[in-house]
Amino acid sequence: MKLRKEYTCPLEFIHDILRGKWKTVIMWQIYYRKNPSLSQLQKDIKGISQKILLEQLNELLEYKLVSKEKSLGYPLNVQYYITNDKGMKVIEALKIYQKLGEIYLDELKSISK
Amino acid sequence: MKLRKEYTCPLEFIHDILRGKWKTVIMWQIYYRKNPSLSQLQKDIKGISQKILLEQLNELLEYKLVSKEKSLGYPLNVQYYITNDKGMKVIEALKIYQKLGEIYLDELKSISK
DNA sequence: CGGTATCCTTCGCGATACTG
DNA sequence: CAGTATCGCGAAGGATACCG
Repeated sequence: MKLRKEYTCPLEFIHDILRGKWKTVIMWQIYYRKNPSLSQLQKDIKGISQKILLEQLNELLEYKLVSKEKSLGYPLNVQYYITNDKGMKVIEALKIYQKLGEIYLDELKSISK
Repeated sequence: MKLRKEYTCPLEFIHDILRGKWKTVIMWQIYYRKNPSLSQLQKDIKGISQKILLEQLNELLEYKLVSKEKSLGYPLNVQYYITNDKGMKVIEALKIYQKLGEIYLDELKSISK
């Protein structure tokens, strides 16, 4: 995700990091599933390819919103974590989005009845 | 912004609405500036064109995150508002983003020293 | 299982000009 | 000042194949 030269406010910076189609869901699933592996994440997130998943995870690692740990030996295993400081701040915001999303979906249901 | 067929979680729905490059800043500025006019918004948001601004505003109106009021007569004047229920929920989330953004920018400053 | 490389497509966004 | 119409580009993201 490209960053720009001029920002109207600091919020814009965070938004540019998280704007992508998948980053918020990825973080949400890491949080919700409690430190899943790569393959676990791919199973949980509908429609994402492994390439894109890794690409997005690496960007999240860059910005220290997510961290990972490899266990030694075979079979290979990796766990992804939400970072306590920055990552969890994002999760707090996503909790609000989640609740709001439920409201929208409830409305859609009662309309289609 | 295109919505998808399958959602992993309700949060994904909200994210898809707000994903665009400008929607979050637009909402932030409406909130911060307290019900600005179209031209006011365009002045405040760096780099946005009027066409894009209107396009994004109309989508926000669709989802009832923002509302507007026209005053009668000339000169034409319109005021944009954040809706109390849904819109303000988003603002709560953006406040968290804003704070987090400040942290990142502070870090950048102290690195460049 | 975790990760990388290549190629291709799409649609979000920008530039620009015009109307009431 | 508020709002609409047209056209084109580029980067985000998808499909697929391959490696340790």
